[in-house]
Amino acid sequence: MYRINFNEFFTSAFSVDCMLFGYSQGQIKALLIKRAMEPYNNFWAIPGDLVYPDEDLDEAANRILKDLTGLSDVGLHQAQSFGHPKRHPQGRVVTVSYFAMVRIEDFNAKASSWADEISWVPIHNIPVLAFDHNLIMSTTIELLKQKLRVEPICFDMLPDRFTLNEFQQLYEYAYNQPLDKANFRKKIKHVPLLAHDEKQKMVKHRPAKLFSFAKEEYKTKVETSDYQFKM
Amino acid sequence: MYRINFNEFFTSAFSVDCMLFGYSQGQIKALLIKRAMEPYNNFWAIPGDLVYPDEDLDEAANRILKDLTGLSDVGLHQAQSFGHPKRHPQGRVVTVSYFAMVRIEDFNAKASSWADEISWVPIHNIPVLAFDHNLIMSTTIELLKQKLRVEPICFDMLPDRFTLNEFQQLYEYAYNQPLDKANFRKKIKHVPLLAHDEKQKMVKHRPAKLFSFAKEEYKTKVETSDYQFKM
DNA sequence: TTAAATAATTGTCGAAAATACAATAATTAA
DNA sequence: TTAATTATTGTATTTTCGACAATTATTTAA
Repeated sequence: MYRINFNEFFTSAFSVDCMLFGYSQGQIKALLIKRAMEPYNNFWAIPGDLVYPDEDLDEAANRILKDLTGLSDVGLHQAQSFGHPKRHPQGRVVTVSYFAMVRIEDFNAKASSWADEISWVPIHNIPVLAFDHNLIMSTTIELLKQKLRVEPICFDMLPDRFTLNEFQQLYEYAYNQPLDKANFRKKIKHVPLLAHDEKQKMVKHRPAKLFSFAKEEYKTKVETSDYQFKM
Repeated sequence: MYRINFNEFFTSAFSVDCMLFGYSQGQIKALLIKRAMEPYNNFWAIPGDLVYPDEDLDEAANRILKDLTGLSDVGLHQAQSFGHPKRHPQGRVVTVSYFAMVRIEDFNAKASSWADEISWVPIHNIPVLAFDHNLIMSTTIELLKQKLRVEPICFDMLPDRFTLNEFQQLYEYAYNQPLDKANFRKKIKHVPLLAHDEKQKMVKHRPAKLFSFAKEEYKTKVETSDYQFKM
């Protein structure tokens, strides 16, 4: 390999697209930005940026996330790479897509340097996007759904303290089908949750108990037994 | 985004690493090549090549596969991308790893233009490799194992006609644990297999029936019912 | 204060799947 | 013909899944 003049290959750039998913009002949503420059001016798009010459991919994804939301220490997952030669009108740009889960209520995304506008859009209602971002988005959403089945990433979207109904409704939205309440509770019997004394407030019916995910307990459980998260 | 001088970013190259997995003598094996040039001369490595300027990633992976094995129309799966700035000593090269399953007996890999030597190595005994190929390999093997659980890709490694024991032993090797013969057969009751009249020959014991995977039947089953392959 | 309404929570039962283990049948080699 | 080996089938027990019913706790409106 590398039989041909080496230098003619070093003419490409790569970018990282960083999808954020959150959960509010019973819907899983993705963060979109409205582009404020050409190409695709005024189109909705996935936040992303070129990777610096001496930057690792994960590093770039974290930088973009930090710039956009102020958050660091968020679990980033690499999804897929897209490299159609004509996908970017200004040159050869291969993009690597990442995604992360955040609590929508917990932060204000800074649109400033990125776009005029940002918006949380339900993943079942994604509009037409810039570049090949619809392909990237739909591919990544499928991956997200798959990971929701086998990894406890839903808790990164749910509020720190949540009701079992909120937990259930998240999966109902993801799978796009109603689930039986009683059976759902049986299914999650093995998921390490911490029950709080605290209850829902300001609701006009019997308030539900609040739970949070016992992350440490989960880790040791995975390591010591052959438990596997499964929904 | 793209706030900085656009052109200084177009100084990178892309490569595609193409892992081949096969199954023989009760072991899942990966194809390695022995490099015949610097850097990492004489190291074992994953077959790969730079991506041409006007080539899509999938296209490049298919080209490499064809060059190396003569095979086309093989199901290629994108695994992950690796982009540490120093991973390649001769410049910034981001690599996208792919993998595919083949029947080891069915072809002779052409080492000629690629390397002095090629070798099928059991995935549980991978030696020290060139570049960051050990990282790529182990990451991809994990992904392979996961996909074996939920997609019928094992049949791309098994011979066209196989015994149920061969089928079972593949999973025993992948999961690294023995499985109960009777229970295994119950578990695969729903996998669409075609039973042949033909039997094993040249064995010094009762010959086993031969089966093959009913691909078309599988497809319609997935489309029409909510069946999911699961091991 | 009380009843109606709403939602949380728990329980039951049969069907299906997973697990452990045993028994039987077919074939080869000596 | 028999011992050895392996394929194949069966049984019984436990665990999980799915549909549905019953009960309990709390709020709001009368």
